[in-house]
Amino acid sequence: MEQEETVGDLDQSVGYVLKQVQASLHTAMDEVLRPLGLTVAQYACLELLGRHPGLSNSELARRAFVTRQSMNLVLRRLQERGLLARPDHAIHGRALPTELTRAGQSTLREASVAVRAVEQQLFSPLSQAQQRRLREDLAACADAAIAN
Amino acid sequence: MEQEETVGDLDQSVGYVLKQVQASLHTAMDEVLRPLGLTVAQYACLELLGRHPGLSNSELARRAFVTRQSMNLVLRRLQERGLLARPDHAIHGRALPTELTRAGQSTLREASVAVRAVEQQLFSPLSQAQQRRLREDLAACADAAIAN
DNA sequence: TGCTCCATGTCAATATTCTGACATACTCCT
DNA sequence: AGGAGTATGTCAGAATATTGACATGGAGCA
Repeated sequence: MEQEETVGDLDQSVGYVLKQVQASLHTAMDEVLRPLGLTVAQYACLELLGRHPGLSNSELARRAFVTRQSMNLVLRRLQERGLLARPDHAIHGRALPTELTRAGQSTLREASVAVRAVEQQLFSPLSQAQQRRLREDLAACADAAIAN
Repeated sequence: MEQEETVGDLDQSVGYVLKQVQASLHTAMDEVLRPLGLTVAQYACLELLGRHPGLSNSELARRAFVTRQSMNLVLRRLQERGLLARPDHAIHGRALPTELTRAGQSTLREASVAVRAVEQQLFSPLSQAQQRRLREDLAACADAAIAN
């Protein structure tokens, strides 16, 4: 339809390529999570809780890169489905530490396997060493951005 | 608040770090684009049109990683603001080739400078060679994902 | 103690995006 | 010529996320 530009293309921009890969990952994750009845956001929440039991809503939101309000909805729906549990009132401050139920842990295990396969597939063009280097380079940028 | 885990952390996942950097980039872009009255999606649209004049709505949507319907709204608002122009009826098929107006080109130039600076800042922890390598590695994954 | 400042959870309203659907226009193939 | 298949633009509804706001609980400090 359009002639392929050889120069001045957006592929020259690291940001654009980054977005491209991230979009591919999101789509692929959505496809494998849908059969499990999970959205990507819900999976992210479960995965975070699996690795860091007791995280509060706000903390989950930060680590999943959404607002507190969005994460709040995610938590409610997961709680309705019995995948996680929250205390009725806070012990210390206002934070309500959340934990996975047995059902939640089970669902997470399934989802985690599927997502890991998707990720492995997406980054398969790179060798293990290259993947590690990629992860470290990205982590360096992320750390610097936080410090900013 | 929580003790820092040394192992089994999500930072071991390339996908998570990828999302982290992408979120940082999106936030930073939003901050510099807001004073110009642009959203990230609107900027992406302008940038694409600047590099590929005459792209259709559907084509823009694909390259910006959103649906046709979402891009349609973006185009309308930008057209209302006089930043771009679309023919009233299609010449060939149904596709309406879009082009930037003078005002659109001007706005794009401002935005482009700002975004370029943001990107440069974000990836500053990496050397030029490392940035090029990062871009190539990501591009390899993206190409493989498309071929899928 | 009293005051300020900050973090958290949550409500309401708005904005954005996606899903599903439909008509139109072209291409390809028979 | 005609029919299947595909791509595009667009409408309507639902799902999702965000912004703005408020009350509560705790930490830090004079």
